[in-house]
This record gives sequence, C-alpha cells and structure tokens, in this order.
Amino acid sequence: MAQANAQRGSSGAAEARTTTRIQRRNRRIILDAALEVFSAHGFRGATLDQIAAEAGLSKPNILYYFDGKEAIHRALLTDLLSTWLDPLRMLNPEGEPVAEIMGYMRRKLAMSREFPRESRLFANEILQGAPRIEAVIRTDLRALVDDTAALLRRWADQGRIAPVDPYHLIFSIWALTQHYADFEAQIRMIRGDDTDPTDGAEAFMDTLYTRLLAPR
Amino acid sequence: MAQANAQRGSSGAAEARTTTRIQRRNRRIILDAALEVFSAHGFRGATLDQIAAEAGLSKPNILYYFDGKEAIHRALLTDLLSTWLDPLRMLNPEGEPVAEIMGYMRRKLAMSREFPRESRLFANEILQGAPRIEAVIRTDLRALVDDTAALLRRWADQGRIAPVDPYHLIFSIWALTQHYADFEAQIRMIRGDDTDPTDGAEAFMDTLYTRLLAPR
DNA sequence: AAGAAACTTGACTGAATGGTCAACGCTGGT
DNA sequence: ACCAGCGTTGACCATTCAGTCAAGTTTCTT
Repeated sequence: MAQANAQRGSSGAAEARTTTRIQRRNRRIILDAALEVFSAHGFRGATLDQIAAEAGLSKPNILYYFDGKEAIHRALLTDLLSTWLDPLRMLNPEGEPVAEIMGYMRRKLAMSREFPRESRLFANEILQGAPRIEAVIRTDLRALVDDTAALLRRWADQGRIAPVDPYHLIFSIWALTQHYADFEAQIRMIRGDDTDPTDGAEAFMDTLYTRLLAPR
Repeated sequence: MAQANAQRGSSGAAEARTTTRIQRRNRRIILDAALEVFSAHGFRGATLDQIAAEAGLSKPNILYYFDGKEAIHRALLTDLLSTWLDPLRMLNPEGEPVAEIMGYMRRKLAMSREFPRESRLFANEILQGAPRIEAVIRTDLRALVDDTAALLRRWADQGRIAPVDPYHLIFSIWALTQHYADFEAQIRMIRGDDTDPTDGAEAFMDTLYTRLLAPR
C-alpha cells in the first residue's frame, strides 16, 4: 500500500478530489470486469491478469486505479451490500402484510435474475465465512433483520399473517432467491440449458408463501 | 500425472490392488484434511501445504497418495455425490406422499447439519459452474430428479398432494437445506454466534411444506 | 536377520501471480 | 504552442505454490 493517487472510496479525506471523466469511466470498467471474474472464480481464483484482460487494460493500469486486488474486491462488496439490502428496506409497515412480504420476495427474486454475478459474489464471500463484510453484517444487516422480524411478529400477533418464525421466514426468502442465481449451473443442467432457471419460480414461491402466510 | 503407485479409485485397472492398512488410514486422513481446507477456502484458495499441515503429513507424502491437488478434489467430490443423492433415492413411491416428502426434507436438513463441510464443498463447486461434476449432474442427478418429478406429478394428479411444480418443489428443498449450511456464517452473525443456525428450521419447514402440499 | 517393498521427507524447480518502477504518451489549461 | 501532471505500459521483482527427486526410514515377508 503506497501510491495510487487515484483514491476514492469511503476512507478518503475530506479534500475535494477532482475525479476526472477518464477516472470515472475506467473505474467503472475495472469494477465491472472484476465482478465478472470474481463472481466466476472467487477471490483467490481470480487473477489481476484476468481482470485486466476482461477490462481491456494493462495490469499496471488496473493498479493505478486501485490499491490492489483486495481493494477492488472490497470496493465491489461495499457497492453491492447497499444494493443487496435495499429490497428489505422497502418493506412498508403501513402496507397490507401479505402483499408486502410477497413484494419483498418478488423484488429479491428479480435481483437474482438481474444481478446473478452480484449474487454469486455475495455467496462466495459468505461461504468463506464473510471475513471482509463481517462488520457490516453484524451491525447494519443484523439491525435491519431484527427490525423486520419485529414487524413480522407484530403482524402475526395482530392475526394479519399466520404465526411463523420471522427469522426463518426471512431466511427462507433469501435461500430460495439466492438459489436461483447461485446454483443456476445445476438448475440449467437438470432442466436443460435453454430454459431460464427462474421460469416458474415466481409462481411457485407465490403459492408457497400465500399458503404459508394466509391467516387462519 | 506420472508415478504415484498408490493409486486407487474408479479408474484403476482390474488388478487386485492390495491396499495396506497404512494406505487406508493415510488416505482417509488426507481426504478429511482436504475436505476441511477445500470447503473453507474453495479449490483455488486451498493449498497443498495447508492440507499437509492439517493432515499432519509432509507435502510430498500427500502426493505419494494422490496424483495431485486436482485428484484429491475429484476424490472428495466423487465420494460426496453419492452420499448427497442418497436422501432423494430413499423416496418411496409406495409411501404416503406428504410423509415421504417431509421425510426427504428432514433427511436433507439433517445432512446440512451433520455435514456442513460437504455442503460447502458442493456449493463451491456449483458456484464455479460445476466444471468437475458436470457429467454426473447431467446424467445421474438429472435422471434421478426427472424420475422424482414424475412421481410427484403422479401424486398430484391423484390428488394426494396439492398440484405444484415438482421441479421447483425439489429445488426449494435443496435451497432451504443448503442455505443453513452454506450461509451458516451469515445466520450466526444475525442470530448470535451461540445459536445453532438450524434451530427452528425443521419446525418452520414442516409448517411451510405441510401447508403447501395439503390436498385441497 | 535380512532383503525387498512400502513409506517418508528435505531440498529443489518451474510456473503463476501480485505488485513495482521508470519511462513514455496524451490532454487540458494557459 | 507548451508543459505539468494525468494516464499508460513493458519489463521486472519477490513470493507463493504445485509438483519432483534422491536419499533416507519403517514395515512386511521369509
């Protein structure tokens, strides 16, 4: 860790860093290439040369924009995390409970379909024990989940949804939606490579959660 | 690929290979150590030195028993796959449909709890696109799933379970059970490190599938 | 007991890979 | 038109890591 004048990110001092047009463009190109490579091969499996090739830039040029492999990975995860948690934040406590939960499920499934690379990047990180995002999970995500669980329990107490363990309800939505992105390879091999893995998934999950949550 | 007289595995010729006591013991030790390391760091992230250290053997000794890193990994996956598919094979077409499906779900969940390392090894492989087990998935697993799906559809046609997409039903069981092993780190960080991640999972899934499958 | 075969390892090697550096564009402001 | 500093890269390092080898030690068989 030394030079790299082209720093940005949350750790930079309060100077008015003038990011040029070229900087913005190249950083985006690099992050996109890195997402492609990291999500396909994992952190250790990815090489700077692969990222450079994918980005169409030279390796030293990559390192001109980022402090190292680790820094690129960190930048990706940081960007990802807020995006990843957004659907959960959009739960409206004032809304109709079942519709709200279904909406969350659909948003999450849509993200798996639209951002499978991000999903795999995240899955890889958690599989390794989440060493690089442990702090965020223990604080931000945990608080968000606790709040949501409390809301779900309130809804259950009011008899507006069936009483179920709110944590497992949330985990089940994560599990199902992640699965369609992370295990896409397996699903394709079983259902045929030409089928969209998420085909029918929404209908299935719709039925699943409608029956689970219907107040009795 | 050259020497390594201590070969075994499914590719060996039909000679009566006399595996000694030491060979059996050390191979088991190596595979166990490799499972530990591969499941924690992925294929590329694992090193032979780590495996050797974990096994308490020297690196050349590891290579005396296996043809290379790749061979160890292949051996693990091969061993794993049959174990992994067993619960599905145990579905009894003559049994009571809902009870059979619940039984499958419970067996799968039990495996996630008892063999989280195997689960993560498998998840890692699929995440990378399943390059090393693609053949088995496309043949054995696919056939097994197709058969099971046909059985489920028959049960639905007979009105013994609610009509649901059989493939997504199977995928959902995989997704939920794998999640508790593969995303254990995340679950622990959210629910507290002292809680068993699968606590309450069985009850939740029980409710979930009971309501989904109840004939209407 | 002794020879053969099985087992073990310290010391290497070659390739891959993250990162550095000095030198060379190129561009925008004046 | 010029030049300061941003942008770019070929050529290099240092380290890591899979795999080799020759020389040992242990175990089995008779």
